[in-house]
Amino acid sequence: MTPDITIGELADRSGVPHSALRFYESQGLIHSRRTAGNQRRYVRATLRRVAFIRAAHHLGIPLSRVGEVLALLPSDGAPTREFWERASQCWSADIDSRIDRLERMRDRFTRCAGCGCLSFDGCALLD
Amino acid sequence: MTPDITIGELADRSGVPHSALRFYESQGLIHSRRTAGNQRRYVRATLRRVAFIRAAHHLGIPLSRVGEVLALLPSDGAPTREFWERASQCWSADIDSRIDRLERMRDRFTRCAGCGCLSFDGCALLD
DNA sequence: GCTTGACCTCAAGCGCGGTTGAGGTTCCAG
DNA sequence: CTGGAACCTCAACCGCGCTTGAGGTCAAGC
Repeated sequence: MTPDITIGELADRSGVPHSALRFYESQGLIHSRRTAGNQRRYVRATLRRVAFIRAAHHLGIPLSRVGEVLALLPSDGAPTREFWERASQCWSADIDSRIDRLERMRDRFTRCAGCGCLSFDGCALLD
Repeated sequence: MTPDITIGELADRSGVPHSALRFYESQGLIHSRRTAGNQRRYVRATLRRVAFIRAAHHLGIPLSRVGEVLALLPSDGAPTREFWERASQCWSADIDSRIDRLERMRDRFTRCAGCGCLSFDGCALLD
């Protein structure tokens, strides 16, 4: 059995500061057991959870939504293939729509730029 | 001469609440003259400024950066074609890079999802 | 045993982009 | 001339995703 890790080790290995880890825990995104002296100990699978959180957050997904998906995952179990697939499907759609929106906006913006159409009731930029 | 407009009219016509307009003014994004009774009056060109601010903000550009570009525009003048073009060029690049980043991340994410690679030092998701 | 660094809790603060509210003034229609 | 809507300022607050700090405890090496 690889031993549980401390918050310092989790911070070092994940690159996420202690404060953020405690914050994630307060939000229910990760979990820990406590030692007799009330210190946190994390199972190693937590490294993956944190990686997942950061990756998702990097994609612009709010922590609350990350939490919803993580709730499907047992706190100390390894992620299943199905879990990753489901999450990926879910967020791919999300990301795709954000990309689409950005592209549409960019196109409108460049189209509007030279034409003086930024009056109001007509400009597509302002839908 | 079309007369200057009040903050209420600006709010109605732009769809932006008074509070936000005053906030924009406090940040130097728009400007007003004052009546004898200290009420704001906006030149009509401000409608365009506000439209521009909202459009840019919708694209995810922080107000501070919007302000930088707006500083190139005389407070009460109509935007020139060159202005729009410069702004558009500047932000197109910005938006393009954000789209690229999103796409790269999505691809990595879907690639990672099934493979269990979310260890740490190797996973491309966490650069 | 003692020191030192890692850990604990709880509360406050930050940056962004505003909103809300109190308390007061101005403008315009009737 | 007056009533009510629209306006004014200033300060406090919101949600998000944390960070910082005060004040105290725990654990491991010498």
